[in-house]
Amino acid sequence: MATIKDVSREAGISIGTVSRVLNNRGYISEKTREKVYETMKRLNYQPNEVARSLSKKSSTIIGLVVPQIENPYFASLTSYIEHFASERDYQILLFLSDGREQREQELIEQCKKNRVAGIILCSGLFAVSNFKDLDCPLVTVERSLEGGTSSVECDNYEGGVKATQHLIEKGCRYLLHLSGVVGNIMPADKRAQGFVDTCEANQIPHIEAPFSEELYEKMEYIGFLEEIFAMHPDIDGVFASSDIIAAQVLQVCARFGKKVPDDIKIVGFDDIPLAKWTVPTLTSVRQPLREMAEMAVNTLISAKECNIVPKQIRMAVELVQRGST
Amino acid sequence: MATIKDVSREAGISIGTVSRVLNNRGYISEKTREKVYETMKRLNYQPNEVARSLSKKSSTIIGLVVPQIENPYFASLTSYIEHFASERDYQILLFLSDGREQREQELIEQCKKNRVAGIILCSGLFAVSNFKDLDCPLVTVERSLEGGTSSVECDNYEGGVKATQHLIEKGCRYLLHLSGVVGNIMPADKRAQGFVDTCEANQIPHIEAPFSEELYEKMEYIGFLEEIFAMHPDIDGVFASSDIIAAQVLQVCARFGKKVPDDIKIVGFDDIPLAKWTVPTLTSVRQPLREMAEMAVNTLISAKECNIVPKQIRMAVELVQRGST
DNA sequence: CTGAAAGCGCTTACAG
DNA sequence: CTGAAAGCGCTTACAG
Repeated sequence: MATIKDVSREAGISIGTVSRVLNNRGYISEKTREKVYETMKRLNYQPNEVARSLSKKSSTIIGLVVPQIENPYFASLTSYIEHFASERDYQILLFLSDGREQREQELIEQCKKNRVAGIILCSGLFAVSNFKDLDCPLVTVERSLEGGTSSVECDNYEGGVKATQHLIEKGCRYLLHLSGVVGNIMPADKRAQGFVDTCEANQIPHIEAPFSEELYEKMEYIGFLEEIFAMHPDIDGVFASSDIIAAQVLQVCARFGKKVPDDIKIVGFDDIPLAKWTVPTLTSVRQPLREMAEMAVNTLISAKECNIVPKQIRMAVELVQRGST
Repeated sequence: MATIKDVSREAGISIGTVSRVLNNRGYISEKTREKVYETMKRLNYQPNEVARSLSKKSSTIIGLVVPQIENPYFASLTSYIEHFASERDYQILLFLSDGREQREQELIEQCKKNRVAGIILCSGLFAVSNFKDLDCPLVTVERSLEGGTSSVECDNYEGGVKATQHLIEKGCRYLLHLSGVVGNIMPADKRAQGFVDTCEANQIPHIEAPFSEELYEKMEYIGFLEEIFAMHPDIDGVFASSDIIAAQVLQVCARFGKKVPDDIKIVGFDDIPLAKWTVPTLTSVRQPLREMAEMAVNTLISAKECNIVPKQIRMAVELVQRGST
């Protein structure tokens, strides 16, 4: 592979000058600029980003840490993050933490070793605080974190309110909320608060069912749901904290012979593609993932460039009505 | 951030020696080894992988190019690839090509600029050949490619045969195959051949319905499927070339009032998580993604280390029966 | 067993 | 407008 030295030699121009035209920096005569371009093209020269990063002490790689990419929510988020990063000529170093705290710590170390431009840390199950000597920006998405640079989340409380109001308006009189993981502090927990507040304001009886970390990681809730429905056969409205859960509520309803939306109505959260692939399709609270990803990337880059950035960014949510209500 | 120089100075030991203990290379006295470890720990030293890559002219980053991560098939594949790469202390630089040929070319250039250890290129819609001056290994997954180092695929033909045989055994007498994208050459096309051969061997009437690239990218086949079912109301067995399509066949059957599996039986392909989230659940041909990912990573690393690696690796598939047949 | 030196492929003040 | 030189943080023969 051709190096800057090869270009320099072939063009009969010093390395420093070749570098300058490469980076469009300082004054360069049109003649040498053309000569350099021509030579680079002829040698099929590609600047070595590794060398560039080392000498500039700054790379264009963003470390992205997500719990599990098989979860469509994270897949979609990752897709948007890659899109916006790429638009600004940044690349994504992808790390999957599998939701394990220790592994996440290791991944952060990996990011440090690779001198990434910054880190985007997505919604995990535990609080993290000891990112002391991290000398790059850290942006979180849907995750509480002390000590981070910036946090992007959707308006979870409002999402809970909208979902619950919708169910009540549609005539539900006994509501179930399938909430988050027991004993964790996440922004998503505010959905439950929105649910409870709205039920109480409307004097609607309601129950909440949080679940274990294990169910969350496996994404298989069927058994858990069957128990709940066996215990509470009168439930006529369900607000699930994800579409994945909501899809499985549909399955359980089918087994219990409950017709959706006639006997029971269901609202999910996230509005992932799956919401359109079920029978019936799922009403869901849409997180503006595209915009959240854009915010995360731009904030990260802006912070890296030493600008002052917001500590917290909260985005509006929207209810998308479909067949399940 | 501490550098090797800091460690060297603090420990009173030359840089070269520090590097040697870091890499466990050559003879080092126990005393200096301990001294270095202690100092590294005290300074919280993390070797700079960027510098290391530059000086070794070889990195531990694998460029991974997939069309779309929102597609659960690619999400799962990516997850396994990250897993096995991580096990061998490699990282993943993730690129999403969006199925666009030009973008894919650019991404390969990105990989080159970043001097990745190698590239894993996943199933895309077009043939690629001009990866001439690529001086790193290129491994493809479920994709035909001339000029690559190695290609990993599942036994697509056998998958087509198994799916079709299963439908016939279950009593289907008029079969539909929703095949791949028109006019592309992919390993997955062999599924259609397996379908046709099996139908003919059993004298079962059958039709094939390939679709456009646009449908594939949007992952929305409903309208297309409705047309087909309107034209061919007698179909009693469907072999879909992905679970995503199969899930939408379920939706269309629901609209047409066809009971699955009583009136019509459905077999998907890939066995992604979605196959378990539908009503009824989906029978599917399982690709051994975990093993395929492992093969891809190991082959890549092996080739990078200048070993001779197989040109083609084909893995067995398995039919997983569920509610839709 | 260890140190000094050259080199990896760039960037960037500093002269001129 | 351009060149020479130092430096980024490592690794690796080569001496000793």
